[in-house]
Amino acid sequence: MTRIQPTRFVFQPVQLVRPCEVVAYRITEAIRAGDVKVGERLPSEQSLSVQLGVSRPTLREAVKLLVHAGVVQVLPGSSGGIFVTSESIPPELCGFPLPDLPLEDIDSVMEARRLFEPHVARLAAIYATPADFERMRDAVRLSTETCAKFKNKKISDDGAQRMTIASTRFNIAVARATQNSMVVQMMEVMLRRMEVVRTLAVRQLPDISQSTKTLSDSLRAIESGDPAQIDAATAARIGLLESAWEMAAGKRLRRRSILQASAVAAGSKKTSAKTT
Amino acid sequence: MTRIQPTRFVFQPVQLVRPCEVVAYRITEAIRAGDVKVGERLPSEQSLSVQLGVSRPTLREAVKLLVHAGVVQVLPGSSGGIFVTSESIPPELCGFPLPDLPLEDIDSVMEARRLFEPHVARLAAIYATPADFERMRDAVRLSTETCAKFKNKKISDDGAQRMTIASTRFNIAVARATQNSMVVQMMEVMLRRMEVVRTLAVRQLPDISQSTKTLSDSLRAIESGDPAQIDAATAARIGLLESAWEMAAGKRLRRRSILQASAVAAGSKKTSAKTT
DNA sequence: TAAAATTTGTACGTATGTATC
DNA sequence: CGATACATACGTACAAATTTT
Repeated sequence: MTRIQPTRFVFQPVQLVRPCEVVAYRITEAIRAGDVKVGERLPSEQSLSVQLGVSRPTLREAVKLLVHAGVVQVLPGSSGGIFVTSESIPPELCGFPLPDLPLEDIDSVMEARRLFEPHVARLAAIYATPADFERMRDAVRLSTETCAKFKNKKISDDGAQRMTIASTRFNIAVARATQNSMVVQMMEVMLRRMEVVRTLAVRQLPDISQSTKTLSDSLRAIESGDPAQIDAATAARIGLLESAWEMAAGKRLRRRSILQASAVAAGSKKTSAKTT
Repeated sequence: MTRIQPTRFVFQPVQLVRPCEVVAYRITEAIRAGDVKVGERLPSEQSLSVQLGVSRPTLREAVKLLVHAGVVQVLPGSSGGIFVTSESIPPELCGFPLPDLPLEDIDSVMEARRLFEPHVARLAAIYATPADFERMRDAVRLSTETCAKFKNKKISDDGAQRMTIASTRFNIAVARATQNSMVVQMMEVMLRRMEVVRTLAVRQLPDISQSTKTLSDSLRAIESGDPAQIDAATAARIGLLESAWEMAAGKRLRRRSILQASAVAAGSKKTSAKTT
């Protein structure tokens, strides 16, 4: 009898996550989304550990990670607690729940973004509540203010980070506006991967006010509810980051042109297909 | 001095995952995708533990989970090994890497699917390799054969499972055809959530051959490369599951009509917008 | 018939991290 | 906040089973 050959399939290594890392990640999610701002205080250790369903030592371990990353500060005493000191999250705290993807091919993330984000924005326009619009405006405001501060000066590290935060926060706000938890989860995964690109790319922009403009244009488009406007504004916003990334990386995104071309072709073909 | 109020934001409990659970999940992924078929043997424990980057005891723990779930069978000896015994994965093994989402609102998943899947299919049409098409054909074949077996009979439990497996496998094949790991990961998340719906819904179909037809139509559309055809076929495929689910659940999906209406409106507006 | 090779099965010591008090 | 107890995963080594040579 011939020996049954084992499968030629190869598995990718698993990435293990410790509870305290998951907890730290969850807290950074809230900070990234702008749910807690710089200077504000998080709930007490007691309260947090209950909310997150872990023991207090585990939560303390998580906080230690955040302190070490410079994201929060812990003060003792009766009016003390865990205070947010920075809204930019170091990449070390971003890589946990999404293994499997080689960091090199940022192409996949960019392409996926171009594929999904316009439709997320369209859906957001349908379901956004006043609170959602307020979050979006908040993000745009942050971007505008940061931009004004560096009007005629070179952008500083801190300024670049703020611009990144504003963009990320805007994206999260849009995703949440869909009122669809599945969509939010998927966008979260993509945004984490994009953050690194963002900080690297924003320094390459000849004029950071462009970034602010794409944000406010997107906001106006979503408020208008017109799909064509939304698509155009979203495409412009994505395109800006892509260009900046290409300059920073010194090479073109492999698939950028193909996807854009197909999108255009599909648009014109859609209406003419039946006539042939 | 007034006390700084802690944030009113509430955190969701974290869900801890053990390494053996992650490993078990990863193996089921390969089975679900059809990389290993029933009766075939997986690599040896030694090889698997190296590939997956875990110790052999941990891998054995994972295998134990799979054996208990009836997915694999372990035989000792020189020609022994880990053999696949079933291609339908119990839901217990499906829920690990995706916490946070209440199982009830299947609406979110369906809506997200309708939002993303057509564009994934379009991209697949651009990048699919012969191997990808072979995987798709494989899935269609399974569906066709199962369908033929229950030509004039009522569908059995086993038959319903096979139809589910075929649909899932087709979807994974399409996602992989995009050659975009980000897209694959996102689709994986969605498909896991959909599986439960699939098995429940497929029994409600008055004629299961409809399901097979939507698959082969989608395959033909992707082979043709015509975006309009792809959109139509994908919409039909999604629509069938949605209808079946509505019958099974006894209520309409909340947002189904809204999303479809907006998609149509956007399609017609897109081409006429610039002419005004 | 017997020995060799391959693969699963079992066990122990260590280290790390989490939970309880 | 600290200390102790417990659970879990790892690495290694060896034993048992079965087929091939």
